[in-house]
Amino acid sequence: MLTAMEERALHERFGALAPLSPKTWKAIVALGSRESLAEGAFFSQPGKPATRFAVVISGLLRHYYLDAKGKESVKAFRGPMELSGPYAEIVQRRPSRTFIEALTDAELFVFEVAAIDEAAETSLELQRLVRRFVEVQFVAKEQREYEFLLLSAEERYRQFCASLPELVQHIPQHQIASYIGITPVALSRIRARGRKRAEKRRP
Amino acid sequence: MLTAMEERALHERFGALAPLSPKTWKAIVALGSRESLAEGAFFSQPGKPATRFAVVISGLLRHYYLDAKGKESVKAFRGPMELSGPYAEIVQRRPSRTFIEALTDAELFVFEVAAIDEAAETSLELQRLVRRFVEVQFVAKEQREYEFLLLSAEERYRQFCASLPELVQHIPQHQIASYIGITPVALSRIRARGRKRAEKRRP
DNA sequence: CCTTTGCCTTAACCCGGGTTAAGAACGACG
DNA sequence: CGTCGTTCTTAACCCGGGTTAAGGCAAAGG
Repeated sequence: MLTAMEERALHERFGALAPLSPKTWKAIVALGSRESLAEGAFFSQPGKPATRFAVVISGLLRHYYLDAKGKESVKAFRGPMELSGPYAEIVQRRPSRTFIEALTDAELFVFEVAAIDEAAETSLELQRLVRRFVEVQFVAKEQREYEFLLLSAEERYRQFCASLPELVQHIPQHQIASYIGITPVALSRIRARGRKRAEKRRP
Repeated sequence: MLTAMEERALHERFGALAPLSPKTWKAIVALGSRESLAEGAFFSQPGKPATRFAVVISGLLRHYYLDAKGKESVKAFRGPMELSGPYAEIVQRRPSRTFIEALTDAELFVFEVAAIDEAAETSLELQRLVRRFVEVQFVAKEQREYEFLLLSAEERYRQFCASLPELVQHIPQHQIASYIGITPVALSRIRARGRKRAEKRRP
């Protein structure tokens, strides 16, 4: 199912998180399945059971909430070799409350949580790998907490541009605004301020 | 070192997260050490190596950042049977960037990360337990992200009161304000609004 | 006892971001 | 080609929260 190149890329990614014997790696490959997701399609939707997660092989995904008034709030963008899935809900064994949408056509390597958990009951290496994945997620969320607590909207925008420079051009601004917790109008103003300052320095 | 009662309480807490054989439990008890922290003392300080975490046996801790202008930003309050420590920095193998301060005299059960990691290399049960702890941390941070993205300051305050009703009375309000990402003045106004509304309903 | 210190509140003023609305630029599609 | 969505921008107005400052209150310490 996976091309040799894809398998190599995944192996490198997983191996960077935790040492993996060839045997464990084979087991992981056997547990996952490659799936395509067309642009605009959903990997997770609120109300549906949260039983699967995936590693992105290619493409770009967006995680977001949708509140009662119809406002979208973007939790994350996930690109190649990153983990995607309603992980908090999986852990809590609750239905998903988040949309995960493909912003571009995407290829995923999908795992059933139940299968991974079962295999991890007898594989310390796998258990450790999952732990590392969760740690990576945790660090990302704590960084986000840091930004909400300490930075202004403008600083959060700069941080975003600095941390995902390739993506900034391709993601619609209202989604970036939502990610940093402001409205599209406010982001437009922030960008205008930035442009004004730039041309002041070099008129 | 631990009283029988403390050990039972810890055992119950750990066992609720993941099944633990008596052998694993003995190993865990042997790895940790009970430490007292006087009110106002620190379990973690920025710049110091992040090599230890702890389970709170009794007392109340506060995790916070301190920025260049001297502003404190509270990340978390942690009470009995909760995990404390600069976990993001531990995972990243970086020096701590967070203060962890005892708000009351506290008893901790402290672990050296290196010792836990080493033991977890040969214990699937321990590896799994650590994973569960990280998952709990992750879910908490994601909940916090949800609140920053979707709720107003007033709603965050209500949520805080609802989720930690016993603590609200005992924690200084400027620390609560910092936790929900506003100033003490703003929190005072929010509380005043609440009082006004309450006496309108029953004058 | 009085002073100090920390905590909370109130008020006045300011500013960043929310809201609403209108328009420009662009691509998709009939 | 025109029309319709979508995205982005700009402007006007409003409001929540930031800032600063002053005062009240209670506990701590001389």
